[in-house]
Amino acid sequence: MTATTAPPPRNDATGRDRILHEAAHLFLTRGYAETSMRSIADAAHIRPASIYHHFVSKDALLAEILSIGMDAVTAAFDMAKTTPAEAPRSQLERHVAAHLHALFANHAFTAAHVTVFPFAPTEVRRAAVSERDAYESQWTQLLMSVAPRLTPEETRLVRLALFGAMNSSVHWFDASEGSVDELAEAIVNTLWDGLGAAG
Amino acid sequence: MTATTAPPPRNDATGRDRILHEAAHLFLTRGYAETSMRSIADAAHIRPASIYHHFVSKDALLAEILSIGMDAVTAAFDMAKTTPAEAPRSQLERHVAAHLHALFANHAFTAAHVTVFPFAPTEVRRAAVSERDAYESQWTQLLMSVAPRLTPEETRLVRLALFGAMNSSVHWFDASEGSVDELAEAIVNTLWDGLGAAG
DNA sequence: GTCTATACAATGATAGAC
DNA sequence: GTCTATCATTGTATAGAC
Repeated sequence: MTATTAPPPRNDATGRDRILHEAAHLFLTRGYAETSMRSIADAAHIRPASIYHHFVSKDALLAEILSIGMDAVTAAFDMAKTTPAEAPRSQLERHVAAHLHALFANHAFTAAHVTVFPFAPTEVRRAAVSERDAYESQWTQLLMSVAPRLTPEETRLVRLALFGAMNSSVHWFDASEGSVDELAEAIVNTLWDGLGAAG
Repeated sequence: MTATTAPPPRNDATGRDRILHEAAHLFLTRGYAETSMRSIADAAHIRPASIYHHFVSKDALLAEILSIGMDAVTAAFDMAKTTPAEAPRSQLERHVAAHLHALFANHAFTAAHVTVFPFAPTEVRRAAVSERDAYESQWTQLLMSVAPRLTPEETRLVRLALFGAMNSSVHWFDASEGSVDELAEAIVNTLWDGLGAAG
């Protein structure tokens, strides 16, 4: 419900921010239902009851985490916007890189949209969809701009497949080992040139 | 632990098969921890205690569901194998179509690998990884064959991105409305020719 | 704003009759 | 092979002291 536009808190924060951070981390690694308020309290070094001073319920905690995650990728998309004169491929790569950077810079908050969102309580999911729809709409417009020959149905499919490819990286890409820019470049290379292109 | 190679049971099955089917459906739609043994029993029209005659634990239920799902996609991959003389693009499309058909023909069992696997209890996850690794290895070989110019690292990335694109379809593709073959064709078109290709 | 203590429901699983 | 009955545990959340 309460949308926080501020960037996610650091690891050593205390109080409310610390709770948000630890909860996001646990939701991501163990799942929402699998994570108890007790375990969140343990991670934040407080008692379970103290959480309820900051959040009215476990659902409210998840709702805010999802909101923070969407704010992060939306802000990254807006910052990546440039002049329409830029080459289509360059525009695409810039936004793919922005999405991936936001994904890993705020990992627990953004990746929650990939893994825990599908199983979030109905009410929480519904509260998050409007923000998600807005972000998807931005991507639809971008793809229409850089690949105008696609039909609306093809554009939708490319967007969904691209999201699937980008977001699945939360399962297998280690941002502390590899370069996010190289990942973005590799994805766009394949998406733009295709596998059939002669090397 | 107990790997069942038989195809997933039908909806009107009774006893053990019915339990498997209903559990898979509930795990997929509501998540593993979110699904109680009582709700599975309700869906199968039996009492919770009766489940334990067929499965030693909730974890064992999930382990077998994941095993059935992997058997389905592995069998589909093997059936899609043809002569190496076939055109690379055709080989790729055949296997993408096989994967997607298996994905939706045994939806609850295969999609569980996409959504519930990441949050499965550690022991269950570990039991499933060897089957998953074997399947991924088959795809690596296929991609090396159809796109030999890729480096090993690029091959790995293409495989992961392709899996992400294909498997994310469980979230947005309705097999009862669209054609799986058309979906496969569209994915391979983009992957092979690329967005930059002139229309 | 954090604590102790606890209410109260729901969970996975078992025992033993039929 | 399914049932009734139940146990021990864990879950979210609240009350009220400090």
